[in-house]
Amino acid sequence: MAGVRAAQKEKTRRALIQAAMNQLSAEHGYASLSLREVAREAGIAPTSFYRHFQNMEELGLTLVDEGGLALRQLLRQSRQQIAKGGSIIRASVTTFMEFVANNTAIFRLLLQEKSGNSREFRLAVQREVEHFTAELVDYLVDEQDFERSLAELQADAIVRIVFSVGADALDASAAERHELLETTISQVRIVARGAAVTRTLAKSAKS
Amino acid sequence: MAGVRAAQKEKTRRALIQAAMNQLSAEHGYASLSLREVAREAGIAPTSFYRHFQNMEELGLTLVDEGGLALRQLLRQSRQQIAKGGSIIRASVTTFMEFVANNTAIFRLLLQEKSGNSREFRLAVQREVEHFTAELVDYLVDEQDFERSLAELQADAIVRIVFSVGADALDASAAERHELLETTISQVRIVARGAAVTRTLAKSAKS
DNA sequence: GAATTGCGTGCACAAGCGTTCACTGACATA
DNA sequence: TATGTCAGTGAACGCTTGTGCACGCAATTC
Repeated sequence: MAGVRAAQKEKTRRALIQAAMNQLSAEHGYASLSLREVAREAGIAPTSFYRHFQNMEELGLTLVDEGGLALRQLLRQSRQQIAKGGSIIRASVTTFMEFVANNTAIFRLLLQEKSGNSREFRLAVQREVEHFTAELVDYLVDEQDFERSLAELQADAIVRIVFSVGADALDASAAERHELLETTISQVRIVARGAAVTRTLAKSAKS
Repeated sequence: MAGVRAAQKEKTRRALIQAAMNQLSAEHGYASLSLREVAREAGIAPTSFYRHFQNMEELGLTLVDEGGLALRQLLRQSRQQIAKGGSIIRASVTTFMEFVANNTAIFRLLLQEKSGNSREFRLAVQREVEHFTAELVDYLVDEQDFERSLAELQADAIVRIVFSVGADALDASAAERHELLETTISQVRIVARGAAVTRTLAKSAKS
């Protein structure tokens, strides 16, 4: 039966992905990542790299996909926990900040490639952020009865703020991160209040 | 008298800076900028580079400084528009978007190095953004009578949103940019409304 | 007019890069 | 058991990179 071979290949593939992750840091970004170094860290010959990815770009896009997926799963999870009561805003922002703290390398990659030099990368990251926003829009429409257009404005603003804070959190100490967290929660609440007011304004204009 | 020699040196220095700017584009960022290519574009031998900068990093920091200068010019310009009346929000956001459209290379550099791989670069950009926020805080305190703490929350949120939109505007067509502009104005108004509500909430809690 | 300074140069080097190629040998298939 | 597939290999290629060095030559200083 097939299996031993395929399993080994997958294992090497994971090793490459992991090696790339390890080499990403605050000082050493994806742009300055070399095929040879990644292969060396993964414990294979440089030429073997091509058995798994056509390019470094293909590896990079895989990293972006996996990062986005992990982030979304985490937030969905945290929103489910919230179903049983508590502040959705606090829970979501907290979860997000924890993700940033625990997955620094991935988040930094997403952030850098968001305004990076490969159009394909930029689009990939943008897609992840849009997924992210879309889930928040759905929540606002379904659970809070917002009009879709206003929900989109609100969600987009919130996501922009939160991602921007995430960027600052990368360089921050634990204490600073906690302060950022509280600040951000207040800011998201301001946006939520603003949207609520805007809704009542729109309603009274209609009648 | 001295002068001819120094003038020539300054001219070459400008040529290097300009060459570096020219090489910055959507596809080719600072990280993948090579000393030899910059020297080639500036029309000098690679080794002559060292007569002007010790490193590529030193050149890069010079670029960031110049970018920050341009950004501050934007601020001044924006303040002038406000002085002659009209919607402060619309005027500010419009001015910002125009800056992004007209200084693409510089804004992209600031954006990339904001979450880039050199700590020194990151701090330099962060300083520029903080200038930007501080101006807005002062406006909110002086002209709109906000408490300083609430003004800071509000200004920080607005700047985060606007910079994030600026990033998206880099890739956008003129039509898309216009749509982004209107969206952003709505979002900033939502934040402003939210802050206003928050202020009255705080006041009623006091009494 | 002679001496000094310093920008720009051409050559050279070692190191690193991505990628090609023909290959080996363990696993899969029939 | 014979045959085919394919992940991994090591040598070799043509490049580009940053940087050291000694030098020329024009502007400056004395």
